[in-house]
Amino acid sequence: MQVQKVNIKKDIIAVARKEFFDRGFKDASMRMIAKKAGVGLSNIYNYFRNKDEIFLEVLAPLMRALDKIMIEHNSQENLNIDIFNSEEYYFRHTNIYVDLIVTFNDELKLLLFQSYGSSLENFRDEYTDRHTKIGMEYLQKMKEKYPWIHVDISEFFIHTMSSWWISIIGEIVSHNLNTEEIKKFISEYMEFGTAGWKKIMKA
Amino acid sequence: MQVQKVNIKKDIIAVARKEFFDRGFKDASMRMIAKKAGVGLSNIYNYFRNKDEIFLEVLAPLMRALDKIMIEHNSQENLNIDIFNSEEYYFRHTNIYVDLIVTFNDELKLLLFQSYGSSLENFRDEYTDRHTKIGMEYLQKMKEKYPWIHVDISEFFIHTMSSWWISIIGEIVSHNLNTEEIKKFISEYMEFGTAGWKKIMKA
Amino acid sequence: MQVQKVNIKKDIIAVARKEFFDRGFKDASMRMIAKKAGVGLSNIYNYFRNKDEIFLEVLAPLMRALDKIMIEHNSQENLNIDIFNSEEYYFRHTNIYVDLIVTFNDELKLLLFQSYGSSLENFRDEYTDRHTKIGMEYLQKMKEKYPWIHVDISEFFIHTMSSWWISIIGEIVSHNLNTEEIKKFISEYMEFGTAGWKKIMKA
Amino acid sequence: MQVQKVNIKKDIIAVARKEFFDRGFKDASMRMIAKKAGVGLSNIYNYFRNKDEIFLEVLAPLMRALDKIMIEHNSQENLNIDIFNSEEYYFRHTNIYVDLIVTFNDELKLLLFQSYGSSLENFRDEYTDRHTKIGMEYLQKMKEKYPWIHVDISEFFIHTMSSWWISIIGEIVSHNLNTEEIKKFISEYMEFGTAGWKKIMKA
DNA sequence: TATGAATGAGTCTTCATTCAT
DNA sequence: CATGAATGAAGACTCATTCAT
Repeated sequence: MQVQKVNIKKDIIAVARKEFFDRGFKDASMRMIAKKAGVGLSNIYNYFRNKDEIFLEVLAPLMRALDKIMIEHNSQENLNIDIFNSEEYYFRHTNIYVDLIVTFNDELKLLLFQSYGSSLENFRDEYTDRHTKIGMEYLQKMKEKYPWIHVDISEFFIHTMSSWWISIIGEIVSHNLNTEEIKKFISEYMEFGTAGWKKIMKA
Repeated sequence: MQVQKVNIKKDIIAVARKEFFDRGFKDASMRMIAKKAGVGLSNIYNYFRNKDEIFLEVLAPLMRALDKIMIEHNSQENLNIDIFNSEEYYFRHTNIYVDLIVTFNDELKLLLFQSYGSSLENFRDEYTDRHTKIGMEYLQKMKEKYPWIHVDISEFFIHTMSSWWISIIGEIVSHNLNTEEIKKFISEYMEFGTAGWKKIMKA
Repeated sequence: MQVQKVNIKKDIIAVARKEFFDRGFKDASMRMIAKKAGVGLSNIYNYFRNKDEIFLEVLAPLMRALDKIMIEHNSQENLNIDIFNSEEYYFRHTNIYVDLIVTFNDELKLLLFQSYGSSLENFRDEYTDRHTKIGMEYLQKMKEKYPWIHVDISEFFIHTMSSWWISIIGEIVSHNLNTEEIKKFISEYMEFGTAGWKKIMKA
Repeated sequence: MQVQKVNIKKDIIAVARKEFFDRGFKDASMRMIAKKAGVGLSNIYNYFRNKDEIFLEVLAPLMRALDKIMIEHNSQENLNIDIFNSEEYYFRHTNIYVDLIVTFNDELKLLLFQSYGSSLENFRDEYTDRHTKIGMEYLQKMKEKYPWIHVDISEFFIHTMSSWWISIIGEIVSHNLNTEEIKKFISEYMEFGTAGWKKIMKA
């Protein structure tokens, strides 16, 4: 039995990530990836079905993390009116993303700014849509629990807020903020955002 | 009797805009533009140096409008403390963009979502940077005039706000809101944003 | 205005025909066609959308001729009982094909034996099916006119006869018979076939 | 406990047959065969020299059967004048093929329609040639025994008849006729063919 | 016997741009 | 001003086969 040549697959992924990051999905070429990975071009296809599959594999951990966040969003513990009066909700909600950003800084850049041409090129939209849907459900559930709050907010507004989030994440990763800076920014954002929501929900 | 081709250049631009809009800068092909414009492919190069120049020309009116807005941003009439207490500032500021959006809906979509591969592919960033700079200058000037206000806000926060603006514009144009819907959204946004700024500037 | 470089398109088609004929559709390569036609590879795509289109163009005259024959098959003058008793029907019918074969010897070889991989790779089947359908209609119409003839022949038998035709054509072209030899063969075939049909139709 | 791979070679052949049958020789890929056979790609080359050898092995039983038929064709018992007056000759002759078809339906399809790219891609021609030669010898021997019969038939006509046979076999297998349908078709064919031969041989 | 890894030549096709007339 | 022709590099991907272990 042959000794596995260390970790060619990981080598390829590593090189590919760098290439994708430097030139974007479309402009990164299989030829280049092969050359830089010290691998025959066709040999790559023993490890991946196509270019897109490499891209997906590079971003797989991030995608899993994002799914996890989405699923936990409307959990019971978040369906609490105190959330609106304290800054805790935003803070907790935000911290989840802070962790995400610190862990996946590069991958987020890749996903948000360099995915053109891949099967994830519309991720921004799709994620915003999913996020909006969940946001709307959240408001519904809150209204059921606390009928007096004001939730007559246009879906588009929610959509914009979701989009804002993505933009903010994009901003953070594209400026390579360190954790401290992120925290500082978040506190500013909290002040701003909490005030806004309080006003608009009359909560 | 041959019909005189009065305005080939305009024809090309018209076709190019549609192609750029439908397929994005990179995936729009010169061949297609030539064919649809009823023009010889190489003839295009008598009117434009290259593909990018066509793109720039398509977006020129929009770019001029954006520059104009930028220049007027820090004019004397905007340097007034009343602005923070009323919603007027935001409203006026916003209306400028509403006009812009209504006028340049298609061009904005093109610029914000379909410019990959062109010399404007980083417009979002560049615009945000410029906008941030101007925003910072604005705060400085206000501080000089009204020393008691709180302007110790991180540049990054301003940057994020600028980015938010762009995102919002992107959201609006990509959802084809009509003027009425835009107005409705703006009023929601106003409530939210004004409250936020008031809080953060302690004004 | 530029002088048309003689007839590049025709050059390409000529070379392509030879290549297709020598190696078959699939194994003929665009590179080779380009090289032998003294044309830049990519330049071919200024004349043809793809490899298949060249193939189709090579075979276009043949295809038109085949369609014509098919359409004329069930014309009024052929719906006559005398046809079964004389050898004339077969003869006339056959002569049409003789002309076809003499004119399109090479193209027929190409179509019948070398089209694998092209959009015409199933031509044999498709043609046989069409021919069978028309043959069945022919029998129906004859039965209406001459109710006493025996037309209770299985569709499959007709199908086989159609297929036979194609095979015979294939045989002829792949053996490069000259017109004289074709005629001789046809007379043998006539004797054989007429006797067969007479018997089976009890006409 | 590991299951012993008893008959890898047979497994490979079984999978290969299916792949060849589904996609044809050329479009069946070694990769796929290996994967579906649960065998390492390169391991196949321990059992077969190359792709073509697998193909040959898949078709070996059929090829042996075909050879057997060919050899028996001109045996003494077939060299009998009664054969022309009865339908028995054709019937017997045909039944041999009926058995062949029923037994090797799939293999025949493969050989006749899917062998492009293999060393058997010209089987149709080669078989027809061999068959023609034997047919000619048969006529010679008959003429020696029964000098009065008419055997001045062009080789090409015999060739065509041989080709017809192959076509008919092709038709039958490609329409998946069951035994009953084959029999029915044969009786139609018998009527047709016997009449034809009678006429042409003046027997 | 078995296999993961590698090879290298090959496939068609696309593109913006330039050249010669 | 106009255009048909041409270019050359680049794109992703496939394949049967062989190598080293």
